[in-house]
Amino acid sequence: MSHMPSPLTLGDLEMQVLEKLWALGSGDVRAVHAALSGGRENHPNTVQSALERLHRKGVLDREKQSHAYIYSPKVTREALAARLIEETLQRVNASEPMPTLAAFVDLAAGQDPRALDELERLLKAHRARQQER
Amino acid sequence: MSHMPSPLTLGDLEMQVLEKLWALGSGDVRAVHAALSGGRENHPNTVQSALERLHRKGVLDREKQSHAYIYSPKVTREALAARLIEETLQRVNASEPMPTLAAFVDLAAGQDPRALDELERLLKAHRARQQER
DNA sequence: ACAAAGTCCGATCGGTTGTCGGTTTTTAGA
DNA sequence: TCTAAAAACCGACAACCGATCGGACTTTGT
Repeated sequence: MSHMPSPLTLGDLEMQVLEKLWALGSGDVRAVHAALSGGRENHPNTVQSALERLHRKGVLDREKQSHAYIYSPKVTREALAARLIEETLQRVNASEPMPTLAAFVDLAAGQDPRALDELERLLKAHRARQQER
Repeated sequence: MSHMPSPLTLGDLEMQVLEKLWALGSGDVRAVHAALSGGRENHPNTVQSALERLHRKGVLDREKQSHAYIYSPKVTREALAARLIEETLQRVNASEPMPTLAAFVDLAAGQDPRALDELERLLKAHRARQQER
């Protein structure tokens, strides 16, 4: 049996850093640390470690400019979420994802009834896009 | 801001144990260990630890019968998956979950085009159920 | 009552994330 | 150009969690 690609797991700080980079578009350690220090006081080096790990995990791109790396997200928020959801489904061995989606729809609808309408709208949009091809 | 309920994380062994309990319906350490030992050679105590952790995490029920605990799943596979997906969405801060769901639907549709039909069917079923109340 | 079997508790190991000290490189000013 | 300040990078360390198992305890059957 072959090994699964190791699941993408992100720590709390890593998520917050990614969050800031989604907001900024790109930035070096200094910029991210500054953006982060609104609600959190941590050492710049701590931020740098998170950036480097995110880069190793393939979530961030980086490019050396003069002496510093400029980091930028390699994935959108939605793409990351979709990937994580996919991994979750594989993890629980949901070979038929649809019953699970149905369960999720139940759950989502319980929190916000309009979610159903929204989802249906998206479904139709997707169909329309598919028709065009 | 109030604390989030700590996210439900399950290790590999824990997932395999839960898998077997979904298949068996219920069982004690011995039964689960026996079911597992098809593909894996574990110490029974290792299995017992996983069962106890799953119980602490609220995923398993247990009931003492004579001297041993009989464990049984407290959640269905679909319910667990839905909960994990919900936590994933919260984690990536998808304040608007729907674009994310759309991204996922795209992904699912890519693998199986009929998924869209199926999802739509489930949506209508959910609506009908909601009407009845 | 005793032996055998199996469960439960506690400790240990490995891996991952968050944290930061020390070194190296770059930049700016005299 | 030389020097000092500042910032980034590398490596080590601490805390936490899951997986693993040894030893004590409880129960069952003869």
